[in-house]
Amino acid sequence: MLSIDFIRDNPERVRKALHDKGHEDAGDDLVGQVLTLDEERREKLTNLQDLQHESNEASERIGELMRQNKKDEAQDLIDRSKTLKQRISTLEDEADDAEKRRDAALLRIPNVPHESVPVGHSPDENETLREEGEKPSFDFEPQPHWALAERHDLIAFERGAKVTGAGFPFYLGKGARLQRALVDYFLDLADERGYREMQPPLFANADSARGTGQLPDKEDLMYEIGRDELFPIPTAEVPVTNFFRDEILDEDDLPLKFCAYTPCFRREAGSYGKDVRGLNRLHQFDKVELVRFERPESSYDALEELLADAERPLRQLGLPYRVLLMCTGDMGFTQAKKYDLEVWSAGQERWLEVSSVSNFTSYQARRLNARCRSDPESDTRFVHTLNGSGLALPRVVAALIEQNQQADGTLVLPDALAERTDFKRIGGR
RNA sequence: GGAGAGGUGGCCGAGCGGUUUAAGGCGCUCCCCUGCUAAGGGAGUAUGCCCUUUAACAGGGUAUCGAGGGUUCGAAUCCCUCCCUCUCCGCCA
Repeated sequence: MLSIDFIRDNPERVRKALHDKGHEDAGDDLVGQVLTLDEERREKLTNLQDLQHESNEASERIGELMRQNKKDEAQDLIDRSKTLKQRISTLEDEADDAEKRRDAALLRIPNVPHESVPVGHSPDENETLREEGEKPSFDFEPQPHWALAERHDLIAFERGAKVTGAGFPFYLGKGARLQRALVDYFLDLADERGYREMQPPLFANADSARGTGQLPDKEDLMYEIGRDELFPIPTAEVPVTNFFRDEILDEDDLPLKFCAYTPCFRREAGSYGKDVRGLNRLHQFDKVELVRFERPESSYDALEELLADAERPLRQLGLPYRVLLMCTGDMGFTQAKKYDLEVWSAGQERWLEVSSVSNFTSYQARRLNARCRSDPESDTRFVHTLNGSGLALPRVVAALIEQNQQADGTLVLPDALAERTDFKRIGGR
């Protein structure tokens, strides 16, 4: 969430952010509501604290009188304290209520986009910054990955659907081996760039989901184990970013960089058609995630570095891709700036998102209560959090096998990968 | 899953209804003393929020002793619920 001080000082900027991100509720002025509720809260609080002060002094005095055995005088004060106490209790409830309502409204205000972010309301208004690599051309009709996967018995979609449901495939033989090699490869690349490997829990509690912003607004994204109030993670971002929840970090230790391989679980309600064909959109998929904790002043430099780190595996695998700068309307609630990496799917002739690289500035950190400070004397401030996929596997697998298909239907892996599998070729001899 | 013990400031650790505005120690910061080193002396050392004030500082108040609720004029201390940690037993990859 945003700082209430920031909203107090910059109401118009926040209103603009709300508008640009398309989170305006028709007609009602969320910023105005927050400010009003905030004033209400502060008034009640001041009032309450005055009474608490009075009550504390009375109690202290009573203690004194009791020690001196002046019971009668004490009794008078006790009677007065009792009435005071009732007023305190009422005011407490009111102040509490005002704070809850303020915070509820505050949670509905999105992060403010960075000034370099283009204003726009549809995906068409995202900026394509560059295209890297050459799209392949074939002297035969290239097949989509699901056809190739079936032909070489790499993935069992139907059986997955039988066992769990659509979007939960089995990977088999060289298909499974390929995925394992990719995970290993991506982690090694991240390690080379100074990201410390982490194996996080695959379930997170509600506090954690709130911390990174999956709750309350993206509730439908996650599966839920109601019985234990846990959520299978939709991305490693959730557990990894929550690692430092409620902690104060030493700024000398920043930046802190982590990478984590995890399966990810997403309900993906409402998707259909070509979007969900084959590996395009799954309910369970593997991903290597990069997460960074940064000083506020360096988070945008870190974002550029993170982008480069996310691009590296695509380059090395020789996959054509493009870099998009997301416009205000197409970026998430919690993000201040976001790039998407899209890989070229040669069999489907379309771009597939494989990474999303974002700076959340202090927005997540404030929810997480993750702070930092330069030395014990100075004030604390909220760290800046960033994350990016490096990378999500299924679409990379799809692009890989489509791009590397041969006229005879066999698949030839790029050398970088073949070093890690014990084969270079799938199919044929 | 069963039985027991326990969660106190950066760390250790006392406190078990009102001389606690959380003892004492360690660590850390600043100052003094000292030719250097060692030792010694003094002061300070949590976080959020509210108010006053400011260019910055600062001051006052309030809440927080795992979390939430209750008893009381007053709770770290008593009661209830939950969470977590440790020990022993059982089960298990």
